[in-house]
Amino acid sequence: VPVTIKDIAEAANVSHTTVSRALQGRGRISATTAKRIRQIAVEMGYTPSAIAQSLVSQRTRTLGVVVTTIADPFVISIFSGIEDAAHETGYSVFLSSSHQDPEREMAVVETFHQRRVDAVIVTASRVGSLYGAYLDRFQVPIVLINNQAEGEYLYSVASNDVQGTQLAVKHLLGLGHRRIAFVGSAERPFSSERRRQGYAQALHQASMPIDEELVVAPEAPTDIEAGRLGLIELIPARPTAIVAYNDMTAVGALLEARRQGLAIPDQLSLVGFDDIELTQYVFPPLTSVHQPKEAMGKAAVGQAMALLAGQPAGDLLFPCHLVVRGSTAAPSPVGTYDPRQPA
Amino acid sequence: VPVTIKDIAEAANVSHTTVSRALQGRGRISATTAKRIRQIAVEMGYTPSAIAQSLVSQRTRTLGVVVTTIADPFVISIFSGIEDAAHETGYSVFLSSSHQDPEREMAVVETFHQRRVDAVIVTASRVGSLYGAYLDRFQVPIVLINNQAEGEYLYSVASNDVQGTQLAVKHLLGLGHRRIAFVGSAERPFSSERRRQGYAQALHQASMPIDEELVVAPEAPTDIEAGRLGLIELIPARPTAIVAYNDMTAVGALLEARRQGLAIPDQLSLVGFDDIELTQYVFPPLTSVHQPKEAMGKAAVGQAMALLAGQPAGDLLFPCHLVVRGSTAAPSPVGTYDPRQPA
DNA sequence: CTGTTAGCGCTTTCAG
DNA sequence: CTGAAAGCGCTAACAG
Repeated sequence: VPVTIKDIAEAANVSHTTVSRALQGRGRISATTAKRIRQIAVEMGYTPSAIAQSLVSQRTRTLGVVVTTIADPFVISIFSGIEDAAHETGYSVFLSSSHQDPEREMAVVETFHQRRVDAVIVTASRVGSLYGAYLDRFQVPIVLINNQAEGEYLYSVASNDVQGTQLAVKHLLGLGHRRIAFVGSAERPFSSERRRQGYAQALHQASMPIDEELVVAPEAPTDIEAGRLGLIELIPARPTAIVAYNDMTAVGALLEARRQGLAIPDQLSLVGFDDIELTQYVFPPLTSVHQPKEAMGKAAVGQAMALLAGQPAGDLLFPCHLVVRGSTAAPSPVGTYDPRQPA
Repeated sequence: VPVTIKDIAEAANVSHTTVSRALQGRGRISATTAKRIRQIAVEMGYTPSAIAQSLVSQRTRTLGVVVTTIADPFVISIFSGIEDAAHETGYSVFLSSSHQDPEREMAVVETFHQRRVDAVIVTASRVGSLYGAYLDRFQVPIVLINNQAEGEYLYSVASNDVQGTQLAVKHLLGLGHRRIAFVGSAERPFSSERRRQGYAQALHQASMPIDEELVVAPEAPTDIEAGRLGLIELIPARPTAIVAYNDMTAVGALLEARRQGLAIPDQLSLVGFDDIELTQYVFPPLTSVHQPKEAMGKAAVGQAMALLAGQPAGDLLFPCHLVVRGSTAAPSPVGTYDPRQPA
């Protein structure tokens, strides 16, 4: 049973109010007794109860973070930024995964509500608008990362998918590629669509037609698998380069390419998205569109704090930049290349 | 401002006590009024305050998890197991990283104490025994993962480092290797030492001498870097195989080997530890000692729950098994191999 | 400068 | 079966 301010009060022969004041350092109190009380508190091994404090202050200094799955490296970096920023502000953070299950996602948010978190941060939600109905009751700021939605309490932090993908495509065009494919994500229709748009716009700006055969978005349980399937599906269309929804998808394509005896980047260039650590460990290292993940996590906390302080907070959009590694190169000379008959 | 049971009481023309009873479903109360009250509660959008409940029940149904860094894939899997198990039990979990900083680790534990978490789970702590002094005040079960320490409130869940490393060494011996090296971790002296022991014992059982030149534990900021340095340091001793502290270390060695033009597994076999997902994405895929990470996370929660229920909980040790992939093979014929002069 | 009183939202005796 | 009262640990008026 932990020591309470009452225990201290008794030991110090004062009222528990005085103890409270001494411990907070605020309020009129003589420096001497304050010091004496603090001394006693330490001796007795007192640790204040955040629970009790929360009950009166009506704030828990607590954040709830919902992610689809913590196994996603992108999500980890985001969370890392969130946790750091939260720690600096004296906040603690609950982490729960929804496992792609909208029901569980709502359940998690409900739990957070019960625990009276001061704000909720959601990454890669698939429900988005579902929150709407919820918010009338749960009047707490919710900031969405890389996922937009409408709502009074909804704010977002995102990276510029369109611009990022344009970077990737322009890089490939610059290398001389003309048959550039896009592998999207069926699991994340919104961001996938934005990235597809970036892809389309970059081609358009280069006055290149869009070959629908070169655009796929396979259904698959994992991104790796989606990448594998994507590559297989694309082979008949003979792309010389692939822009993948994200790095894991690109790695899936990479693994499948190896299986098929397709050399990367000699016969096929590959660009990922996110710039996760893994890009440096695969072979060849993966060219990727960098998102400032930690910064986005921090920004999400910043948004939340601003809102809690009554300040307005708009939607934040972070620019991406390209990191060129070994998976992209000029296409092999015209006529030489046929993925179905690797050199 | 959220709805309280008082609000409901008023709306239902009963006392707040009755509302409480109706909502809990326990205690003598007429089925009709109970139903009526629950109805009203839903209409009013009531969500119980876990804060208030905790204050009276003296339990928060909350777990605190401390990790060194969330960027470690091993840690992620552990946490994943923890979160799943916690969710099933109706617990929420705080996650904080210590960033290898003992002071911050203590600060985090202190925060958890303030928040009155019911139990704490720590992975990869470097301080361990430091907790001792703390526990007199913070009388809450602490379960350590892969890290042992003494103490009344301390329990542990671990995988069998010794047995796991033996598996790795025996595999290599079976392939015909005679010069097997070990790259430990300077950052985690305890588990590193246990794995070194497994290495030594396996060699001993095969009546092989231990060449101290083949045992290193480089100081490095990251495991990847440690792996790189380890390989460099080992080259003069001409190992034909390396057992690495963990998978990231093995990948570091793999990358450095590639830089040096050393073919894996032809000129050098490599075994990792942990069996993280990444092992499947590098080339060649990494042979690794598998730890049941999710299960260990779940077990840690199980330990905590048992303790909270007043049941005794011992220390748990999980066996490992070997997963053979492409990074291990028979050594090249005697005399042919010289890492300094790659073929 | 310090103590008394009240109350945060909820559960739990104890009467009625 | 229901209500009144007390209290979980703490803070915040408001008096003294």
